[in-house]
Amino acid sequence: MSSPPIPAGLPDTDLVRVANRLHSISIRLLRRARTVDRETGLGPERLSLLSVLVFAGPQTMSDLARMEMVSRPAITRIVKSLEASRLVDRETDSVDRRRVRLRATAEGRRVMERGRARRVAYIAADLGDLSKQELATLLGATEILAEHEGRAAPSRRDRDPGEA
Amino acid sequence: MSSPPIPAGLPDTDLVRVANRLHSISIRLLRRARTVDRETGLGPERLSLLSVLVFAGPQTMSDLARMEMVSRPAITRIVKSLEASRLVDRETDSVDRRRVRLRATAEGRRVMERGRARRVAYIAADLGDLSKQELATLLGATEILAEHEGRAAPSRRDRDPGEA
DNA sequence: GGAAATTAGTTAACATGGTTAACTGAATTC
DNA sequence: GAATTCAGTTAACCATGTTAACTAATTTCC
Repeated sequence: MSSPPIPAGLPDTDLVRVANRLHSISIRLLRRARTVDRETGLGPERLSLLSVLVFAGPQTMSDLARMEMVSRPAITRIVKSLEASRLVDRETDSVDRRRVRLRATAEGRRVMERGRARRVAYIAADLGDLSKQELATLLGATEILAEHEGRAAPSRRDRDPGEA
Repeated sequence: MSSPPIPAGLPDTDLVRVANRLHSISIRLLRRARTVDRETGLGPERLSLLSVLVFAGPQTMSDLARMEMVSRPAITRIVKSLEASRLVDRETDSVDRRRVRLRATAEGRRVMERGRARRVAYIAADLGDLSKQELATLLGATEILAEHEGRAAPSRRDRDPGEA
């Protein structure tokens, strides 16, 4: 009842109902969770790029551009600022010296993981009043979704940054 | 298994596990769903503001600033551009003439709802290969979450834009 | 009743992140 | 080995965010 109606033009099936609710729930969940990101001192773009490097491992500039769905010049700039903060470092590929490999530094990993911990703690606190049974249902559901991510859309696999 | 590990420092309870998975799932879900927004011709900030006006009804500039968690000058500008596109219109409050009441126009509502329909259809397609039983579990879980949104954090109620 | 303070919104000046186009240097093609 | 392709950067520009200073309307309060 707290979710918006099924959009006009879509059939009122269980599948669409689930999609509609997941969409709405995700938006609100993240909107709230984001509020604790301030403490990282980083801004969404840098945090996102840092997450990619932590979760998906070292990447080239072009890789990052694809994963973040922005242009390469945009990546150049954001990487530059993360390097200045010593959260990311670069290493030129020894084989193809055009390529640059970016990695999260230990400090970068720490900043990112702390930020993620804050978010997850925030969400957990928010869900703290759910009953044991409701929680069990959610555990099963998130298991299904996480598993679905893993197997779904293999064409997406190679470019999906993980989470970021 | 497809979700990142529980962040360091948090207990490995069902509650935290659910929070962790929901976080990760939401990020990836929206990241993908967002790709179809291009067709609205609008950009995330305008779309978000339009959503607020559609879901939460007419609002003042200051309301919008709070809901969108940006400054009032930022709202001034974005509203200006939505007005130029005839997706939003304003009406000065007859009682307090400092106040401006913004509303989505019929066209604004249409643009927003079409965009939302595209997103939900995209997500539904993505979940299309789930079994009947998995879907039933998800239906229950999203019911719980949607219901939880409705009752949770009453202190948040007055400023929560709905979804946006 | 009117001066002072508060409130809503706008304007201005600036920072940051996005874009495309043009460039540099390295690798590949032929 | 000249021409092409490819990875990344630089430059010029646009959109969106910020804070500070302003205008105008309302409220406070003596």
